[in-house]
Amino acid sequence: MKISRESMVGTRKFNEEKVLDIAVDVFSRKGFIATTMLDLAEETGVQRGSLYNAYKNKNVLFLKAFSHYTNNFLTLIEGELQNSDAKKAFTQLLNTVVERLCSDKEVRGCFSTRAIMEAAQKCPDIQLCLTRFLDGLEVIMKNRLEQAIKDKQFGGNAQSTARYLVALTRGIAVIERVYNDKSRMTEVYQTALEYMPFNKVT
Amino acid sequence: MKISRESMVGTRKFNEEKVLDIAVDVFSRKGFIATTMLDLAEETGVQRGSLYNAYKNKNVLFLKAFSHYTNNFLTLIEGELQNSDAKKAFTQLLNTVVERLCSDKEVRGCFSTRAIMEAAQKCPDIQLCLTRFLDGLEVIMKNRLEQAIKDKQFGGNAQSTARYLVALTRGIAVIERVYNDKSRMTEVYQTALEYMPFNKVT
DNA sequence: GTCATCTTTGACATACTTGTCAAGGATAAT
DNA sequence: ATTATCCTTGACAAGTATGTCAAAGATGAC
Repeated sequence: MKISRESMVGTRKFNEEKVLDIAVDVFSRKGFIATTMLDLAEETGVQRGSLYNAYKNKNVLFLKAFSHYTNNFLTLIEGELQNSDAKKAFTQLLNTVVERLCSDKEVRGCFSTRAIMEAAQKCPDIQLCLTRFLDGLEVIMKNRLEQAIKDKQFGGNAQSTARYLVALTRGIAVIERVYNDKSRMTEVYQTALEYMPFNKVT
Repeated sequence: MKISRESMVGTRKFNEEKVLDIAVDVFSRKGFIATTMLDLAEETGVQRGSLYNAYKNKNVLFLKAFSHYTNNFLTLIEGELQNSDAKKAFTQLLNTVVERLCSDKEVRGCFSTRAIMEAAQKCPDIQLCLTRFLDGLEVIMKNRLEQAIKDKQFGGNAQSTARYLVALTRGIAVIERVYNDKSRMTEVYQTALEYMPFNKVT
């Protein structure tokens, strides 16, 4: 009979929550390929051997870190869309995305977009969780757009617009890498929002 | 006195044009980091030592390959925008971009977008040429949009719309990596075009 | 034909990364 | 206190990539 980990005797010393937070940060800064287990060991303070023991390899560790990141991010996104004015809701969402991409002390890229470009095709398991992540993003935006249509605040197609917005946010993450310029990223999403068929709230 | 390379005695054996074409292909498929000099040597048929002799290192070889790619690509883009109907012109452009991303026998990514995500921040020289490339793309689109405005075919701002479109094409390249689905990419650019303030030709 | 000069080739040293393992350490359960 | 079990630690082996170099090869200029 299998015993739950919590009741086992040789207990893990490190704080997994912290480790995954740091892993997300390292992967965001260095990218998936360039990040080594040694990097992760040094930055988390956990021995490389312990990481191998706990996660088997970089792929698995990445997947754990990714799911950690995803949960936080999608919850955040959903929260940003709460505004009852649809255009304001999406403005706030995109503004938050841009802020997150730029606010860090060090220059770092978008965790998911970097992973997509480096690992999606190479590792089926990673591609799957990336697909799920973008699908999740799309659903959240689609739902908000459907609400906006009901509220007569939006005059487009919810599904295709959500897909379009997912792509646009990825594009903004790419732009960040090249220009490293928040105002340019803001300009991009403002232009997009301006063109979208939002209606004034009556 | 410096003698031009063409008149020198120990002449290069390999066809640089071909090598750079292949290099672009390899970098597109494997990404910048994952591509090794050995990969390039094997796929081009040129000895690794010869590549080091000719290009010093991977960065330099990449820069050469990139400029090779850029010249072709920007010329192509400009050509696609020739249609006198602005909306049709941009439709054709985006369609070509999508076709290029999907048409290859093997699954490969967008050369420039992969490089942006992997190398932009790490290598100033590579970042510079990537910046120039996106700037070039932007200018070409901006010029066409200004023409469209003169022709009363477009009712937006040329500069910011061009920037927006550059970001959008990057986003489409990211989507390609995850979903590998041409119809999704098409859906994205069609949605974008539909929302842009084009006017019917009178 | 000879020479000067560059290219090609294969070998080499170095460095880095991965993944594994055995020995020792820590602790919940009894 | 003992035990069973897992974790930690440092060392090790194997694989991979880089960059350099000397010797050999090729060719335009003379």
